[in-house]
Amino acid sequence: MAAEHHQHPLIAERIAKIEAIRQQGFNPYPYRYDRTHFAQEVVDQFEHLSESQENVRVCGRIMSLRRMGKASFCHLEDASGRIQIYIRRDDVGADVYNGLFKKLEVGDFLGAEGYAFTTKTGEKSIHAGAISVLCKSIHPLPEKWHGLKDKEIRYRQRYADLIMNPDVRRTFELRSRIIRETRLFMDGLHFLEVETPTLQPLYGGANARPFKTHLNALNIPLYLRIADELYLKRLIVGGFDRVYEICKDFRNEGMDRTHNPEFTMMEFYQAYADYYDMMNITEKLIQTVTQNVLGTLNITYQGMEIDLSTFHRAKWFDLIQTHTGFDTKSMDEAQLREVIHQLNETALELRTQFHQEHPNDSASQASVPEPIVVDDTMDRGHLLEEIFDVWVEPKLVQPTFVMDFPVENSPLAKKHRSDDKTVERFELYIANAEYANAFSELNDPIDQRERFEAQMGLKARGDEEAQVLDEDFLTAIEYGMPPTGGCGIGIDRLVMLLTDAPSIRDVLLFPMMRPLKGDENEPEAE
RNA sequence: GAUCCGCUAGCUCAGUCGGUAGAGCAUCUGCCUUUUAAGCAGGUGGUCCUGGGUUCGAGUCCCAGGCGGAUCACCA
Repeated sequence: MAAEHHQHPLIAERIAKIEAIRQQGFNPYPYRYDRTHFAQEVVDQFEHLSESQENVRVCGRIMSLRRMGKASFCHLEDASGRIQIYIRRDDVGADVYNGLFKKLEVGDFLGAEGYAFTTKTGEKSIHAGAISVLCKSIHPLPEKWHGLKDKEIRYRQRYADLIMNPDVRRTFELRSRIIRETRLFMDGLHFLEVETPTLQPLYGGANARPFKTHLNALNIPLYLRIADELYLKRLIVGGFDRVYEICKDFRNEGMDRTHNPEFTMMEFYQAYADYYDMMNITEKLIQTVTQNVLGTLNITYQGMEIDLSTFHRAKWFDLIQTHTGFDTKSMDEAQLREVIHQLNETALELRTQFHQEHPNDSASQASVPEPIVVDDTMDRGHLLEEIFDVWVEPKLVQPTFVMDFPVENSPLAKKHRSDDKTVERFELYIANAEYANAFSELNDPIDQRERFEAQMGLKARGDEEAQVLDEDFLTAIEYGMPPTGGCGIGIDRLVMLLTDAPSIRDVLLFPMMRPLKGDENEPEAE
């Protein structure tokens, strides 16, 4: 790689300039610079600064450069913004102007000292009396006008993306604020922030395939956590009444616009609370964070107008009935397969009709239902889930708590207090996507053991995402866990919603990318 | 995993019917002391993603592969 760099003429040219700068007695990589003002501060305090004519010292990366013989303009960019610098040979000295400044270019770091003034064209600027190089860049930046557009380079070389695209910086500043506001909110409710293991001898708390690794010291296999749920509930057993954790979870599954192998979740658990309490906290949390970060509860996500001031509540089976006409609550597996058969015929009719009416549009984009593909490994819970995903989820644009899930796929949730076909669980849907998942936590140790055993049955039937029985967790529950409400919120999804980002990659600084060929340091492939 | 689209100079992009690989910016040389996509004149720069095939001749057509994006499936 290094050899290639030296070969490239643009790089070689810049390395030669470094040598020239050194020969003139300047250090192209000095140690520090005393800054008095950020670029934006100079602009904000311009009236005062130009009045007083006091010296200001700014520093940053040269983002534009216009030379006119013995005088030049450039823009310096720092974390706050940009300021234009005016540099004349007769002000900084011929040695500096010819021996140093003429060897600098866009991408280099510069310190400039001078007084505030306004140019003929009215731009607030600094008239430099002295300049110094702070870092010589040898890799050319992308073009000033069109910038860096190639998505692959933007994700792989996020530093270049951040330099060239100010919106990207703003997105990640917002991400930071969203997480900070989330912590402030939880702390305000007297939740204790805790840390639980990332490396776990058994994975649990969600339906997902894990990453497997190995601990040499104990010679045992370990898994990267897929959720913190089971550890946080152990802490409720231990007597912490309110705990939360914001951390990375890892799931060894498909990658797409909404899934990265590692992602950030917040989970929180409150003793003596149920899923209604979790709904209230979740609603208030999202509203508070949104209001504090964006200053409004009316947002636009990918063209959808969303009003976060009202969160609707609807029961899972009621939504199915509303959108399909079928009352599926009491149906068994065979009946559900028949329902799906009928729905698929309806879906095909709808799609045919849609294509006749809109010959140029894509049916899936207009959320016309797809036919559902079923297979033998699917049990009643899976079949119901399919119906929901295809027929209901695309309709859920405004914030909606979907309540009371079928019992099969919620092995950690308590049965509904007045309906034994459902569990006390909700998911929050906004803009057709899921943002939170919560239950009244199951604390009956006998029931919990049976649910785990049912999951092990699913695993035997071929469901790789079924949960595994955690004996130590059962022991904890046997000691007694008070009634508890628990909730998980996908932080990346929330950031996507509030920054109007179409892909999870746009809210992760370094999203997972396939290594380039010849670029990997090849740890042995398995 | 499936389907579709993309990959040409450091960056952003053209490239017709298969016939000598182009532009702007950047870079280099010269001029230019209030410019702002500064300007003027001249120059350098290419594994056309990779490997096969068809052809007198392939950036262009065919096959296989790589990487990315979008959509679908599964999950959050």
